Amino acid sequence: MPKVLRIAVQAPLRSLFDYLPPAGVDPAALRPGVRVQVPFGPRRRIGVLLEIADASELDPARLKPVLAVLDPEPLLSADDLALLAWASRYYHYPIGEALALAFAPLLREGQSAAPETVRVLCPAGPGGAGAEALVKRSPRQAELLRLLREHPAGLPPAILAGLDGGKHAATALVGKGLALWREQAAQVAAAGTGTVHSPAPPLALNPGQAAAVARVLEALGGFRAFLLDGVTGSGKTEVYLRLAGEVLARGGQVMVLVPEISLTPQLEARFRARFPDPLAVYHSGLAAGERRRAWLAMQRGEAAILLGTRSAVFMPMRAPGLIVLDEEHDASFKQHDGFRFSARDVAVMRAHLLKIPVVLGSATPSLESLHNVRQGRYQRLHLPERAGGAAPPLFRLLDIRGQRLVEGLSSQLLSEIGQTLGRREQVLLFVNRRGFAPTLICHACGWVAQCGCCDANLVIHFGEDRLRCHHCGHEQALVRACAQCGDSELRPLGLGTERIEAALEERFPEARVARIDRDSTRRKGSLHQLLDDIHAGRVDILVGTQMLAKGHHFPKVTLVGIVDVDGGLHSTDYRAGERTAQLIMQVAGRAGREDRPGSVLLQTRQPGHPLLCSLIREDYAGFAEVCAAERAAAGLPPFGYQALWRAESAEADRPARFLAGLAEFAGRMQAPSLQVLGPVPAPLARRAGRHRAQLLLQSPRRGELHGAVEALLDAIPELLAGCRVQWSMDIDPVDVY
DNA sequence: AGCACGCCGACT
DNA sequence: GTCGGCGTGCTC
Repeated sequence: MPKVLRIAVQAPLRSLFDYLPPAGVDPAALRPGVRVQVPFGPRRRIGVLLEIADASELDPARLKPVLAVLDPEPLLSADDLALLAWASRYYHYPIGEALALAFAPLLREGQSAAPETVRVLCPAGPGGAGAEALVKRSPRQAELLRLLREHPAGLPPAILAGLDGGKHAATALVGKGLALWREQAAQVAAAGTGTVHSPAPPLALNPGQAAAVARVLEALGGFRAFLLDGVTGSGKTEVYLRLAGEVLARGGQVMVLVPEISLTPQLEARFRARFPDPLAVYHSGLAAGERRRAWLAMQRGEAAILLGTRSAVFMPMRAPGLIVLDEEHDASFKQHDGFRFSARDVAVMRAHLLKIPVVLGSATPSLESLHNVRQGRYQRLHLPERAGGAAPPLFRLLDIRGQRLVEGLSSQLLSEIGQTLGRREQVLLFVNRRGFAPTLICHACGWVAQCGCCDANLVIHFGEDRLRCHHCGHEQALVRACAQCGDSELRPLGLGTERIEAALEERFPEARVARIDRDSTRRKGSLHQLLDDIHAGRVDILVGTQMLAKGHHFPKVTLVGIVDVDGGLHSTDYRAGERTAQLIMQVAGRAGREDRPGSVLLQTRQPGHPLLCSLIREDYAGFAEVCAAERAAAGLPPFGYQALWRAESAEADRPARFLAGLAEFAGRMQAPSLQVLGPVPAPLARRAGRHRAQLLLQSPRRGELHGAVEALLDAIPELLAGCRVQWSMDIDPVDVY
């Protein structure tokens, strides 16, 4: 009976494809998880073998044989495949594509996973005086021969290349039979040096840290999810390090995930300083070869520690022992195109399948994770104190209603800035918008400079004398006259980092102001330079966007000013409040380290806003409670589940028409709990010349929601007829744009 | 997603 | 007369 290979082909198709085994290959010897190359229509594709079946539902004549089996052994284990199958089902994303994304790019394209080999030069033939005689007249060959005797296992090419005329001498020695070339497997874990001469000693733990470590250690060897909830500076990293040390000592591998590439170097330095074990770093900023090396090092168990961003959550591990995911509230853990998975949720599911603990850390936990704690699914580990005994920052609201503002800054804020500068301490001002001003308006007629291909205003970038669209990349020279009436009195409207920077330079001419946003740090190394200046005290005032909020510590900052909190509280996005609160706490955490207490001033026109008040008076936990109550009342996540359909097209009415068809279909379904909201235009209804709309499905019952999504996906081919749009479906969306 | 096939306008 | 526009359908 001929066997049939069921293969997940790298294509956006939801089913598996049946193939015959390649000629001369015994299907019984094949294991699920190996990569194969298959004929696919007119092309060849890479796929992954998932099942070996006795028969196909298709006409056997239609089955083609697999062209090649690429791996002698599967690169993905049964656990890895189970995780990807789950993710593919949960996010309703084609299994072949999901699997492809689990591989390092080169492996995804079919490159061999065999260890790289290097050619080493080994000693051979007669030793002693006979050999000496043969090289008597060549000092370079004699020198190389001496070196070879010191390295009987072989000279690696690096040493050979460092030798003057090494290549020639080597060839000569081989010719004389005194040496020979040998192919040797290269150490894959080149990313890990594996040498720490004097490991940094563990820091002393405060009682909270000690308790957290103890609780997780008790759970090693089984599944358990923890929420490590501790304010900035409370020493979460030390907890991760202690746990990692324990897992490594037991021969396990540790996966540590962070939301952004820029956060990897600091963490890498701390892990390397503490542990001699080989460490692999994996994120999309690495070269293809480096990613392949890190991936294989982890897969083979040659690396013990993995440090990566969300794309690393699927990496295979030989001996998984612990998963840590830092800054779990961060929206960057959600992939926002293609395979829209949440690395946080996948990490928890992975730990569950692998029966290991997972630790989610944050100073400002997401409402989802707090909800999971309340439901008993996660165990909360609280770190109440700042390590080193630093005092928490003091929050104050500045009521700016009716006040005269100078470029958005109140006199009270300006006076506190002055006092702080007088004490030779640093000030940090947070403005969540780059550029000079978000709008250029004509004073005579009200015309506003707009992007030609987006429903958005052009942002003024005075420094570079340009107008830019922050949505599509369009830019043009700054105009001098109104395009509508020709008047030359054009005025900036609103605030950006550039404008605040200029205002401060004018008001405090002695102070050195540094602006930190995507524009000022575009050049490689410029962020590093700016941070150096700040730490060395060559900067008095820091003005910046959320770039300032993540990962960096500014011990000399004692005053933090948040120029405009109102904007963040009044968005159409129901998550805006949560995000703003997290941002405020993250920015606040930059102030007042060690001996100097910090204060945080928030300018607002709504000093009575309930979310703001709860945040200031009761801290983040109090805020989260108020916010959760609002969500519960509205059935919003985490109290309800959502799937967001997006559609876009160059033609204005197509997206809404397509989504209306979906909505109608959804309305006819037997799903009483399902709410169908929309279609509505996207918040940015036109972007880069494309019209966009969205449809939200919501239900308090996850099962019912997913059933509806599945049925809709099946109906898509009919609904799409004559209505060409580009669409995507997002399970558990975090951004609605 | 690609890539084929297939049926209607402006060009050497 | 063709080159090519993108609408539609398929990939084991």
